[in-house]
Amino acid sequence: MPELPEVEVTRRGIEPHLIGRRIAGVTVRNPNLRWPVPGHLERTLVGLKVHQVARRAKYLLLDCGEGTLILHLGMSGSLRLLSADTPPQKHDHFDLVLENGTLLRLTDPRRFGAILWTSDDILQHPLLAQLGPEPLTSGFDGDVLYARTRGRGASIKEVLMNSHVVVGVGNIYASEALFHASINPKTTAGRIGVGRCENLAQAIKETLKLAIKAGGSSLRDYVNSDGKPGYFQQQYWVYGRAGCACRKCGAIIRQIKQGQRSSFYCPHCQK
DNA sequence: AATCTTTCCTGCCGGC
DNA sequence: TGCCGGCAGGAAAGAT
Repeated sequence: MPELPEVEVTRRGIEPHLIGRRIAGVTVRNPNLRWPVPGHLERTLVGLKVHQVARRAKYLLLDCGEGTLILHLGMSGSLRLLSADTPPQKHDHFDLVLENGTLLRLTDPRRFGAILWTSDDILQHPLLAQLGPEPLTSGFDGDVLYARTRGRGASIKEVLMNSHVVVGVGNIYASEALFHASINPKTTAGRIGVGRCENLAQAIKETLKLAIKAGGSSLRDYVNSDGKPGYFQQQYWVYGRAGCACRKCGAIIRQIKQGQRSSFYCPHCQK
């Protein structure tokens, strides 16, 4: 369940192994991801060097000079760097083989991930062009959140998860950030004042930063790891804790459905 | 059988 | 009327 912190930790993990490396091969075992993996990838990529490993929202962007390889992990995807002779397993759909005898392998059981190529300006790509601000940059703060929630009749939890409002806030961290900002997830987004938007924007930043730190602390295990990022099993304050006591006040954490997704909150701490 | 994960797309609605 | 944005619901695969 890659949310932004997992994607950013993945980016940091693979970056030093990819930058400046030349691509020697491409293996597509199953092109049926969210969208078909382009058939021309091998022809296009072999011989190119990876110049940069960037991230926009939950998309990983491998800048190869002539174009950009766009990777998304979907709901169940993970990337690992492996020795080029590592035998593939059932859900290993894609390899990017490097000149130095290693490869970057995408494993994705549910196949909601994506691998795409664009040779245009990456920011103009349809998947990226309409996205909201990055939560961890100065382009996102309480004023921006306030402006972007005006006129919104949906709940703040659902609006937070809308990538046109702000990117990278998935189901887990939406609940967690709202807890830290003491805001009930059912609150109408457009009715939240500028002060509470300030608290919420800060809570989002801190929640995501903490999760990245938790994942990054075991980065050296990243290469050749088993792909199951157990190090992300951090302690949540509310997510997944329905029926348990709130860690702050002891009230019983509730679980509700919002837009077909589960939300968790403390009825005493979050008003 | 229901649930969980991401996010794009479709179809409907209201406002101007 | 036509256009636009908001919003609900649906879809994809597989593990549990």
